[in-house]
Amino acid sequence: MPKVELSTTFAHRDVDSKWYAFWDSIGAFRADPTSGRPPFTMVLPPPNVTGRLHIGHALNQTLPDIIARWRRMKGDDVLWLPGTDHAGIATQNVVEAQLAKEGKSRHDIGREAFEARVWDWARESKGTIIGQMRTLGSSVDWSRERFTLDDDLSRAVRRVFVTLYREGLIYRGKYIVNWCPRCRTALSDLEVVHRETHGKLYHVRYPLVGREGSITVATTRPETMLGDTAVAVHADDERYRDAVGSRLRLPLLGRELPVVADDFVDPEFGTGAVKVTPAHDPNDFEMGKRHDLPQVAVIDEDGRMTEAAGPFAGLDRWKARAAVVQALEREGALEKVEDHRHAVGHCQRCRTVVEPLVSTQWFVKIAPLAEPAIDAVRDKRIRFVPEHWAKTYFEWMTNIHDWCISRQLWWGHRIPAWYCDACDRILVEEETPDRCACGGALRQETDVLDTWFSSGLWPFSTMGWPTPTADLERYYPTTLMITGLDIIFFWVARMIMLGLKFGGDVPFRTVYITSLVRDEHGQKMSKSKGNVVNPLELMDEIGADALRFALTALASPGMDIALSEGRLRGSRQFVNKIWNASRFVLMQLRDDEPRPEVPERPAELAHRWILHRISQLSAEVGDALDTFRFDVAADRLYHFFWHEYADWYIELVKPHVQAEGPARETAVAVLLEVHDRVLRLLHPIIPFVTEEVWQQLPRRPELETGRTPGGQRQTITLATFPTSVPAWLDEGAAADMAAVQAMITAIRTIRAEWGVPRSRPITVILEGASDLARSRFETARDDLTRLAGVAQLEFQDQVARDPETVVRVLGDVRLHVPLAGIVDRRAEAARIEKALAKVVKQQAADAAKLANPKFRARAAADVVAETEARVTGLAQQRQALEELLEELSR
RNA sequence: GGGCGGUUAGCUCAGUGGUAGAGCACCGGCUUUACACGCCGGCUGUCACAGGUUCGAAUCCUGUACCGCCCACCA
Repeated sequence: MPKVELSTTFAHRDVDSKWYAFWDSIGAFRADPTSGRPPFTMVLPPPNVTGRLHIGHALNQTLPDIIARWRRMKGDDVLWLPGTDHAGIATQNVVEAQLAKEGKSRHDIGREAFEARVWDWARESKGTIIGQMRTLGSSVDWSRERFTLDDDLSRAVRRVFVTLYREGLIYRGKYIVNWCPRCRTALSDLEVVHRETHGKLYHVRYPLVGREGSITVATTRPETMLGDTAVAVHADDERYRDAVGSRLRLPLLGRELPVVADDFVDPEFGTGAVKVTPAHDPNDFEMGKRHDLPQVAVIDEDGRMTEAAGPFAGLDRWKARAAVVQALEREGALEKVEDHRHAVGHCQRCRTVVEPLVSTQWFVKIAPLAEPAIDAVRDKRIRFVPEHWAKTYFEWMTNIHDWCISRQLWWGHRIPAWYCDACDRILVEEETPDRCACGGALRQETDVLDTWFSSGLWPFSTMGWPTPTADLERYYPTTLMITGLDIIFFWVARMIMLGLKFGGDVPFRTVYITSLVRDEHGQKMSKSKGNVVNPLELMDEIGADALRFALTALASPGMDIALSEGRLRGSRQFVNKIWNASRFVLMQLRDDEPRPEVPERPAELAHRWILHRISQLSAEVGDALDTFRFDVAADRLYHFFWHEYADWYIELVKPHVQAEGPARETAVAVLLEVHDRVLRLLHPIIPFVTEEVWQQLPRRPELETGRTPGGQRQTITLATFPTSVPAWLDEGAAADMAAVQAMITAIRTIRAEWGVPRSRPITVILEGASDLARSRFETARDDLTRLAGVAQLEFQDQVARDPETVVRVLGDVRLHVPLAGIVDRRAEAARIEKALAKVVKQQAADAAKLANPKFRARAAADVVAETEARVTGLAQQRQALEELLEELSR
């Protein structure tokens, strides 16, 4: 009488949200500083409040969730802290785009109203993100959720800013910066993305003043010539040696420029002479400083030409380029134009071509912060996984420039600096000052900080820093950071620098870098390609468990993930397989039957074998997770569950479980034990279906392990993660089982080859079986009958040859299956020949090895022994096959 | 220009010195009472190329080719 009736497909839509709500309600994911258990901490890379999560987020949440659930089940006090990032420029752009649709700009509604509007959007976006995280099953501690603009996090930002300023590590100054004319803000070097562009190299002739001749310069940006204040050549360049120190006349504007010598100039490139525009090129800016050249800004913050551009004033910079080229041509100053490919900087957020401009901005001095951050990774206080990412990190860290942190935006942390109108003083304070020491009124800086400034503090600002909270004391440094490769520089590097400086220690011990999720052909997902996968839709279709499993199985370290439909389908089918195997187990149970105890050492081979295997598997899965081999953990579980537990164990155990008496009791006990354990092993990866089933398994009181706070219902999410049980390890059972499986498979293969239906019983005669083999197959007699349709099993020392009997060689046993009226001699001979060819080839290879005295002398003893044993076996097989062939061809 | 990764079955990928693997796809057969999102059986490979080390190389070393990613102030 089945205890349960359940659908044959797992109804994730009805089940998943129910369990997340349950876990939430019992506080299963809440960290407990008073627990006395070892702490294990991760902070979630806070998603931007720009909308919804994409498939990359799904991966970056699934992997840490697996770790969090696993460590929790291992008994750690897990804190996985969630939150979101205000994402300054990105979020501001989203809301500006919304306004644009209404025909308005942020200036139309003003700073205050604009900020209010962004707050509304951020709140909505946060709600969406939280919903998605719950759907995915992320086991974060919602009671500690943070947002980078929260009051206490903003206080941390001010504390860090003020401290760095007072130590001279933050400074304000007029330098050349990357400027986005569309966003109308300065950008850091990282926010500029370089793209290969087809451009032109314009050769422009600058006439010498006071004597004959000219110097031709090559430039990709002719419009900037209007701001030239010199021409530079290399000091050793003989072509221009005489010209150094003389003056040139700037075409179009007629200003005079000096010719200077500078080692920066590469005589090999272009004409070997470079126009110098200190106001619009970073190199020229430096060169200008070396030669004390004036800066003439000809492009303004909107990308238009300034008054200094003379007749071109007011033109957009692209129109100005065309106009300048035309004018140069007219004047006869344009010598030639060549095609030229080069990298052009674009704004990361809006793709506008970045304009280098001289502007007053705030900077963080990087060198003093970078040094300890490099050391921390070098001496392994922080470990990168995969390790090779450390190289990338070093590469970047040793070459970075100071960090421009001021942004001319409205959405973000306002820089805590005040300017006095009466004197020149700048006040940098954590709390808003009343007035200047001189009595003058104060104006706060209108700029906000780069969003990554606050993100860099995330591991400790979220725990209450600078207040010395209990959480900070217990959970910092965090144990592990799992994040994407795209933000190693933006975020990881800055967390390390700022964590060491302000957190007093590394922000995390290990940083695991996840790969990019791509489409099934390895293409980057993008809206324009139309290959974007929406994780919410996908989860609705196949369930969160299936998506999680697919991502996990594909998460090979250091490799991008090609997410294919086939994999997703396979993953869904696996979840369904778990569901159906669970249904089977539950259907075997009878009402009010207590869960029996697993005997120390069951007599039945199948039980001993599966206990051996689950024990091995437990160790393997634990090891895999320990080394971040998520793919290995998923693969081992998949293979075990489907191709060992379901395909073999469940099939083998059916008759026992359906019998009566002690055999049934043992079978039910082992079945439940293994099922319980494998569900727990699977739970970190596929939390929902495992909880749904686990809740229905009967439990013995002394095995109750799913501790919950306050003694509520049990939950698998707090049950113990299985480990290897040494008493169950049984290599003998493994060998016996392998032999039985090989026999059953061989017989099934014969049936398939000759089209013998299962309905037709067959006789199997085993020739030459050793005592061991004989006892193995004798014991498995019933299994052979049930799983291979063997009606009669005989053992003989010598079997008379019969052309209507199919013979197969299985190790040292010859397997005879009489199939009168079915066997075709020629087809059979062809099969034997093929098998023989294989054996001959292998035998030859092994024999060659053994014939080599160096092999015997130098190879490991066990390898030699193994080869010898194999070659003996192969010789036997070969002889047997040759005999068969001879008989068949007779 | 510099750095990093990849090249293994039709596709997507495991496999770090000892007889080449998985999933999907494909072929054949199954109304076997957990599952057709299933069961049983099967086919599939110059492990990119060229050298080297080694008794032995997909695996270690050197070089080449191709693909991808990141960084970069040669106008």
